[in-house]
Amino acid sequence: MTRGPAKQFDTEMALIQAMEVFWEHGYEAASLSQLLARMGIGKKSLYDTFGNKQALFLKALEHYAQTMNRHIRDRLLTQGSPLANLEQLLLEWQTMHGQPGSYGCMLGTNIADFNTDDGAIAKILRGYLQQLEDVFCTALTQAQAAGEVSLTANPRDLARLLLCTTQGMALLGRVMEDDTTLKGTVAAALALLQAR
Amino acid sequence: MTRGPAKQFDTEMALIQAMEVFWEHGYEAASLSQLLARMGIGKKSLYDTFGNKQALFLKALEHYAQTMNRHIRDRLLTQGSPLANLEQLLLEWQTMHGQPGSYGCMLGTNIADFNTDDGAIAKILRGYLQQLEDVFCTALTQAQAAGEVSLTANPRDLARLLLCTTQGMALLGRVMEDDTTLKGTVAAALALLQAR
DNA sequence: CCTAACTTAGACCAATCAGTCAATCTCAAC
DNA sequence: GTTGAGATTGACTGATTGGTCTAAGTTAGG
Repeated sequence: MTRGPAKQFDTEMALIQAMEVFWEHGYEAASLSQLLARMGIGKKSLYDTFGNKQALFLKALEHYAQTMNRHIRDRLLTQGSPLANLEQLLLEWQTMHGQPGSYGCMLGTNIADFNTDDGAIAKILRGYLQQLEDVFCTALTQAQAAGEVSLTANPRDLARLLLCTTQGMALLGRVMEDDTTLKGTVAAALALLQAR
Repeated sequence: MTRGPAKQFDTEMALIQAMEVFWEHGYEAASLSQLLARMGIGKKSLYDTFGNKQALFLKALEHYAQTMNRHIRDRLLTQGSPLANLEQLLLEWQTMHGQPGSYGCMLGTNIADFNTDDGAIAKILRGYLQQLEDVFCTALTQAQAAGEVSLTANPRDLARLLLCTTQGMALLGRVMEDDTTLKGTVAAALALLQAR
C-alpha cells in the first residue's frame, strides 16, 4: 500500500498533547511553538498530519468534548438513584476544578476566543454544550420519576441552570486559590435540589 | 504649573474605549492596533498616559469592576423586597447577556488569560469576584430576615452558587444564539429560591 | 539493489506583536 | 514674542506569530 517510512510518532498521542495545550491556554494563546514542544514533533509533520492550527484545534476539541460528554453520560445515566448519581458528579466536578492548577472546562475556556461571530466554531461549541444540557435534562427527568426531585420543577430549565452553574464552576476554578467557592456552590445546589 | 498644550483627548473616555476592547476580546487577544483605533489616539500617547498594555488593562479592569459591582450593589441593597430585587437583577442579567453580540462579563472573559500562576492579576480578579459574592450574601441574608428565603439555607454558600451561576450565564451568553439557555437558567434559579 | 513514496528537520516567509525613539508641533508662562 | 515643556506623529526595533518550502533521510515495493 503505502511506501516509505512510518510516522515516528503516535498520531492520537500527539493529538492528546495538543488538546492539553489548547485546554490550558485556549486557542489563541496556544502558540505553535508550545504545541510543537508538547507534541514532540516538527512543524512540517504537524501541518502534514493535521492541516493547520485551526484544524488541529477542532480535532482536539472534538476529542475533549466526546470524552467528557461520554464520561458525564456514564456517570449520570447509570443504575442507582439518579439524584445520588448527580450528587456524585457534582462532587467530582468540584474536586476536579477546585484544586490549584485546574484549567477549567476546555469548552468554556475557549468561548472567549470564538464568540458568536465566528460562526463555524461557535456552532460546534454550542453543539457540545447542548449535548451536556440534554444529558442533565434526562437525568433530572429520571430523578423526578424516582420521586427525588419535585415534579413542579421544569427539568429542561433545571438542566440549563446546571449547565450554567457547572461552566461557572470550571471557570472560577481557574482563578480561585482554594476550593472554598466550588464547595459552597455544590453544597448549596444539592441542598436546593433535595429540598422540595 | 504645566506648560505646553493640553491633551487632545479625554483620558477617561479613552480608558472606557480601551475597556470595551478588553471586554470584547480579552487581554491577550486585544491588540495594540485595535486599542489605538478604538481609543483614537497615537501609540506614544497611550504609553505616556497609561504606561503599557498591562497597566492600561489594569485600569480598565478596575473601572469595569467598580462600575459593575456598584451597580449590582445598588440594585440589591435597596429598599423593597430583597428577593424581588434579586429577581430583578437576574432578569436584567439575563437580558443583558442573552442578546446576540453580548461580550459576557469582563472578569470571566479574562480569567482564561490569567490563571492562578499570574499571581498579581489573578489576585485582583479574585478580589472583585469576592466583592460580588459578598453583595450576594448580604442580599440573601436580608431575604432570610424578611422571611423570603428559608432559614435552613446557608446564605454564604447560596451566594457562591449565585456567583458561579451568573458567571456561567455571562460566559454562555457569548456563544449562544438566542436567550433560551439564560432564560431557562433564571427561571429555574428563581423557582428554587422561592419554593419553600 | 534501487527507486519512489513518505517523513523529517530546519531554514525561510510575510505579517503582526508590544514597545521605543527622534523629530515635529503646539501652546502656556514669562 | 520668545522660550521650553508637554503632546503628537510615524518610523523603527527585535521578537514572535502562523504557515510554506526545500533538502536530506528513511524505508517499503518491485
